[in-house]
Amino acid sequence: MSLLVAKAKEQIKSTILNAVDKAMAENILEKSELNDFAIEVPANREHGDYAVNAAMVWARTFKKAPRQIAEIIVSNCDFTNTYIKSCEIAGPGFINLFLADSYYADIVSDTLEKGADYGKSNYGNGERVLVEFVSANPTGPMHIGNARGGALGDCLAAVLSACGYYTEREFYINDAGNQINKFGLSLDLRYLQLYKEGIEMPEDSYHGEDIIAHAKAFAEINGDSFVDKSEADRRKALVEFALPKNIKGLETDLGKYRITYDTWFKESTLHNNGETSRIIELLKQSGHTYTEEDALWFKATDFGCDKDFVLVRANGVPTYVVPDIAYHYNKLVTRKFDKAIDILGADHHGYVPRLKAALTALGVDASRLDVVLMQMVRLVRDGEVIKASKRSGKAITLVTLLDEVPIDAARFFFNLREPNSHFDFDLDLAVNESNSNPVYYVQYAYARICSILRNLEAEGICRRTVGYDDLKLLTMPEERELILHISALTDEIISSAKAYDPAKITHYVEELATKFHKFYSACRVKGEDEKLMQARLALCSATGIVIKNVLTLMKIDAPEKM
RNA sequence: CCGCCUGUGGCGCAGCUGGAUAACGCAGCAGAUUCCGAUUCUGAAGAACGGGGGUUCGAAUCCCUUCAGGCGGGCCA
Repeated sequence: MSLLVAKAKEQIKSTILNAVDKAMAENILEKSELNDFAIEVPANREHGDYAVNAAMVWARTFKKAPRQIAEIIVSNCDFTNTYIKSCEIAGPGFINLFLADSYYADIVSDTLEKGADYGKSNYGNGERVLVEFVSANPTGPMHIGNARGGALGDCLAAVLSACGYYTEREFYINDAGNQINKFGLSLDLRYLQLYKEGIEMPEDSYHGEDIIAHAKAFAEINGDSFVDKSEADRRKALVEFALPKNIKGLETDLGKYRITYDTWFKESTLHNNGETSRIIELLKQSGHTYTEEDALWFKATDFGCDKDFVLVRANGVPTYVVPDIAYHYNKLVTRKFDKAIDILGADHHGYVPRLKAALTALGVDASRLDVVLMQMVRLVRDGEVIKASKRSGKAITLVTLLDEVPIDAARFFFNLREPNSHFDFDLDLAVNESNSNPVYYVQYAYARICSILRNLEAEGICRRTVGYDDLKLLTMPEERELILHISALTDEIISSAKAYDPAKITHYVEELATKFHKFYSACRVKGEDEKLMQARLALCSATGIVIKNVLTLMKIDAPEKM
């Protein structure tokens, strides 16, 4: 937590508690066990910098009217050596507190001092977290949902790092199982089509252009030499040819999106080193499996699920859940991450309880797995939803999106809403380089700050140093609003991390830009009294630091000119 | 049928560990720049928070119910 905010709140809390203790000691109030109360920032700034609801919370305890209790508390308060300047009782019994000028001055000087580190904290205490996101099928191009997952997962990982978690990013490559078989089949047929007539693509094969391109590229190298080989050999060769290209492509495309992973984890490694079969054995040993109609079932109903599910099919092939269980076991047990976070499409929500049930059966605390479910994205152009058909292979891909929309805008837009809300991505707005685009609004505020500092520095006016006492001159409402917002950054990042919701810091930085613009139009910098001018310049610098820190966290450019 | 998610002014949304006149953007109306970047700011208008019930001194926030929409409930992934 931000030291200064925490310090102020701590002072408020102990001041109130001391006052009520004193009143109880003097028998003005009956001696009682006290519930916790809240210290919050009032929506309306006329209600002070912080408001305390203690008198209302304790109304029942003391069997007195809230305002009466508030009177007693206030008359016993001692503000000596605290940031608290004054207080008043208001409304139904709130105690509103006003903080001293030194509090505001401390915030500004603290921000300037910490610079690029301002906003960081050690809330996570080094806990090891693995964030897995995108994990798109390597059998084809990434779609628009992957674009959201990418921006979300990457920013979430950054937010976690910023508040003291040890974080790694991971991409899980489904390079085994059914979809790879389907991939092989599709490549095979496209390859054979080059040399034979009358070969149809079945309904459930991949119809995309990329498959045709792979087949052609393969044919350019190998000619028809594979036509007469066995189907199995041909498919194997085709997959071994195309899959690495696809994986490389995923890496390149995500790289353009400014996403880099610590690990690209291949599903096949779980099969090759026997982890999947070991998981099946462990699950059998747990006593929560049974055989029915030649299939091996997991008794998920033992763990509160409404249905059991199949682990190994009657034909002896494990279902997709087995490698998934093995994979998560690997994350939490083998690699000893304290926490695994998966970013998944909401269509996977039904599967989460099953996975957790299996982990529980394996003796793993399932609460160490957190799944962030993300609702689908629709693309909107000219107010119309763009329908993407998977069948024709014409779904809007991440690459086409990024061709059209600046990376900054894409990353910002996908973090504009909480993950679990349906989201329409407005292509026109994202491309719009004007006031209506929130990314530009924030970037403009930063560029404006840089411009002021740059110009006034050139004129020899801005010296980038300010006396501490001068900072106490920042008393205009717009200045105070801005400073208080700056003070909230650290907590905002923590709260974003707790909620697994990077959209909170997107909103934060938008609001910061607003408050800066308001300050800017209400308060002149240039031409003011020397001390005040330096103080305001310092406030500009501090604001710039915060905007830059947030944008950097989101891997969005903070332009000094635009 | 069951489960998860969503429902706030014309549109898009914030608030949702309960608190004082429900915040903001867009569209729209009226204004502001001799001076630090107008991609900005100010003002007016516009919603009792899907409906109903409950808990509470106090509910957009918690509980129940109901309606509407999205997604799930495969020996598909």
